[in-house]
Amino acid sequence: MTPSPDDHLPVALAKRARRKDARPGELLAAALDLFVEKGFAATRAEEVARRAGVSKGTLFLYFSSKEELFKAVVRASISDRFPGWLSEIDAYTGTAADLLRYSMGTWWARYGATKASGISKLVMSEASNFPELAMFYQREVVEPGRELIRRILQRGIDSGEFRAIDMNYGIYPVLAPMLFLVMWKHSFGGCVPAASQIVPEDYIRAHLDTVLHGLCLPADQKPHDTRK
Amino acid sequence: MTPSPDDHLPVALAKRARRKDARPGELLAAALDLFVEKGFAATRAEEVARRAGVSKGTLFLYFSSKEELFKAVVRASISDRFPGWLSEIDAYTGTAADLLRYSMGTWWARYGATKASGISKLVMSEASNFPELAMFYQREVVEPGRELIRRILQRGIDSGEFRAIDMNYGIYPVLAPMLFLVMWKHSFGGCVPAASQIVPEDYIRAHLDTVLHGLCLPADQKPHDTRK
DNA sequence: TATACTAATAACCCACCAGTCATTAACTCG
DNA sequence: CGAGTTAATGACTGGTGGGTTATTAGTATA
Repeated sequence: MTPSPDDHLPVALAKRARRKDARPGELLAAALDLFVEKGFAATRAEEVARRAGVSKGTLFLYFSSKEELFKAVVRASISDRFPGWLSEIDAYTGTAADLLRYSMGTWWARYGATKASGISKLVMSEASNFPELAMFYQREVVEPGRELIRRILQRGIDSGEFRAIDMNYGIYPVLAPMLFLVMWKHSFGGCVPAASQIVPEDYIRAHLDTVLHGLCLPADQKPHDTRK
Repeated sequence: MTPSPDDHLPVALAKRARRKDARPGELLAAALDLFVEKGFAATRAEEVARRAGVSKGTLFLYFSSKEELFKAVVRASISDRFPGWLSEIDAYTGTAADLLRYSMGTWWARYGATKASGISKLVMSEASNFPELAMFYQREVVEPGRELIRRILQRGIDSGEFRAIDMNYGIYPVLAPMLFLVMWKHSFGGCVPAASQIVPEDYIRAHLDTVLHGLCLPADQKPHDTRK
């Protein structure tokens, strides 16, 4: 038999080397890859270990269970990044509309387009089968995320740029299409006829355009009713 | 041991009764329940059979595999309903904005709020693990769905009510938040602090409001810049 | 009541997998 | 260099689940 096809791993390091410091990071990287690729339930602990160049036993030496491994991945690839985003928003000078455009654009570039966004998709996908993980994610990611959007909108309202929308539900028309884009990319994104592909930049442009200005023509530009 | 807790099944029919006509429908109903509740991969064929009051062997007598069973569920609970929706939209008389409001409202009431919407969530969740099912769903549901939204928007543009947005990407700001709501309901919906609960009616109201009118104040109502 | 047909069953096969543990061997330090 | 420490291993366990098949038993007909 030919050598198994998933042997092109980042290995070639001495077998059984003792590298206590490097293991956790390597395991987290491998786990992120595989969780994103196959989901939580469908990812095999053995496979994570192999991709990190260790045996399954070693994985459980560093993480007490698959769930703990997952939580560590979430912390490393999302939670830890919120403080930076928050201070960037607070430091921004410019109109709220521009801040919104800027935030959506960079959020996509730095998160949505990367592997890390697969975690968001995964959690929404499997939350109901793993309530514990769902609550963890809710606490660590969803709440901080909501707060981010709230700040942007509040700024626009305070400055008189935006209408005084309800803060509880006003965030969703902004947030939902971005998360939907992430879902799409990680679900149908791979296996869809070319005609149905979504180009993220075009999608985000249409999203921002609609959210900022709406579908309806401004009253003063509205032509007389031309329906037959 | 106490009788296993999932014994409260809709059974009590004679054992081994021969009911060739009734079986497929009962199996589909059981499968819909379980697929929605636990996802495709996590649903056990044996469990579907038991809930339908038959043995696993019988399930495979009527559906050649788990995937075929799933396709049949999709056809029965979604595909078959498009023609009705389409003709309802075409028959609607009124403004495009009203049609949009009406469509989103009834779509939620008749689909989003029902078990059937769990299928949409499930497919987005597991598409990447079952490419065959993803393509099937794309063909049977996604494309028809897009067409529905396109018609509504096109009507508004033709009547001069809506801005002449791009038909490829203009559908998403309308569609995405609705699908996101479905995803939410079936993922975090069950296990989330009360404070973060989403009330569908309020969510949809905010969505329609934003999509139709945008966040920005109309130019003529915009106050002078009041930022300090 | 006897015979033929087939719906329904349950035991079975085989492959898979999270997590454990006794064993091995790499490194350290005296 | 040799003994002690512990990082790393891989065989093992107990359990699961899709799909198959030989067998059982309803039903219809004459």
